[in-house]
Amino acid sequence: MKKNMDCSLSLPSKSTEERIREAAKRVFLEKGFDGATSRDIAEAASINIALTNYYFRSKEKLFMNIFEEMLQLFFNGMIDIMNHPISLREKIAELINHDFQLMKENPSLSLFVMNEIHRNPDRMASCMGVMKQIHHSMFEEQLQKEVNLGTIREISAIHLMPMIFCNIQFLFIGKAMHMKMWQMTEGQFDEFADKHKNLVIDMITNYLFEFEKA
Amino acid sequence: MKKNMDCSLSLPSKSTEERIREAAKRVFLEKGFDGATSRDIAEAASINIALTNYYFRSKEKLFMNIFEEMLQLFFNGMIDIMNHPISLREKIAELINHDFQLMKENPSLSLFVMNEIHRNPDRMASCMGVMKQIHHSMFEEQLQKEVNLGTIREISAIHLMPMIFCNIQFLFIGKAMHMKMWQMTEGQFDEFADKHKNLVIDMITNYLFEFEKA
DNA sequence: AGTTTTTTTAAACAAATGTTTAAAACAGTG
DNA sequence: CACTGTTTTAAACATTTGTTTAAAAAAACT
Repeated sequence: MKKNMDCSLSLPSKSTEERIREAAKRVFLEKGFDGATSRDIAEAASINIALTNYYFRSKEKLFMNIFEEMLQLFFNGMIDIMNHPISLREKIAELINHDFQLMKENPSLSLFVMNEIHRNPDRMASCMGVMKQIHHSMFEEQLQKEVNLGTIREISAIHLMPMIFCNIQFLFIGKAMHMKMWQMTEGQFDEFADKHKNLVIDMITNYLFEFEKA
Repeated sequence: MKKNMDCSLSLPSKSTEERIREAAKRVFLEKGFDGATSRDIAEAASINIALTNYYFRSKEKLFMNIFEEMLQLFFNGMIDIMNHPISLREKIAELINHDFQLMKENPSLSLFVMNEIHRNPDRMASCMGVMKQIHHSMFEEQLQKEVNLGTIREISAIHLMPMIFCNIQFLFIGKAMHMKMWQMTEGQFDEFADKHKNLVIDMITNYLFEFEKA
């Protein structure tokens, strides 16, 4: 196999392998593993059908390649923030802001991840390492410390984390539904989501830090 | 077409049509439209392949039949509660409790609905009437009234409703992920979800009714 | 009984899908 | 240039998929 070493001047003209990956990413995210066909991907990448298997051996292998990248994208950012040496209050706001940005840039990421894990939980096996990092992040102890100090309500990470992530992700998981339901345009949805994000930060921090209110 | 009028004595022996519907419901909810095959459904219903089309003409028609029922199940209960003549505080708790019960009995309902709407938003067209009911329920005016009275924070229904529903539904949308992530058994998940439900009721009402705290 | 209508069955159909083949086009090296 | 390995192509392959057919079985009716 020869890689495109020529990263010199002129138009970069991405390698075929990368073209396939990018097309596959788009198609899988939009249609899911079951809904996406090899020909969909080939067409989206403007390449011959046989090339998907030439480079990735099978649809399943190509999918796993994309899926693992998506799981990284889904978890890595939040893990980084959880390990930042900042206050809990800042951290929660940061986590929600990051989640919002991630969803804004990848509106179907959450639905895609949830769906594929639901359909085939074993596929997550290769990424169990990433999930373990959540357990062993600074977040759990930081939270426990604040609880012990009495600065926040008594709550465990297993309950706080879904609270932090559900609000933004649910908006995008149900984006099509919300837009139909409230008859929003794309622009109106963005505006709505942005406002919602701030409300959610407000709600969670207010709930958590109940004792140190104005 | 002859219906099974014999609802007299002896074993009821559901009509073939109903057997197909029940099997299709199970299979579609678990695998989605794209992932479910006609043969999957026929096998789950223990009937001949040709019968699915004999009774429902096509996979698409059978799916829409099920999908519409699922949309009703998804929305009707919440609409009923939104129209109950009870206090806002009670109503929010009722909505969350109902959502929890619904998700407990149909763990993959929310993911299924979100997914199919995302893949094909037009399919929701037949159920736009149901959605309009949400707009015209007592909920929006009741909320606005409380805001005007100053008993609750200023917030609109379009923001409060996702807050109410996201927490429980996200738990079940990501049930497989949560269970893997925190290494929970089915029983532990139920316990976790139940506790979470109460936390969420607490958080939302505390946030909303900030002025009438102890 | 016989006749007609409804339901069920096995088999087949055409189209779509993941994958492979074998040859052509390309690129690099001597 | 010829030679070698790599990449791309069109065509084909075997399965699977949704759907239909035509006959058999069951039920309903007279």
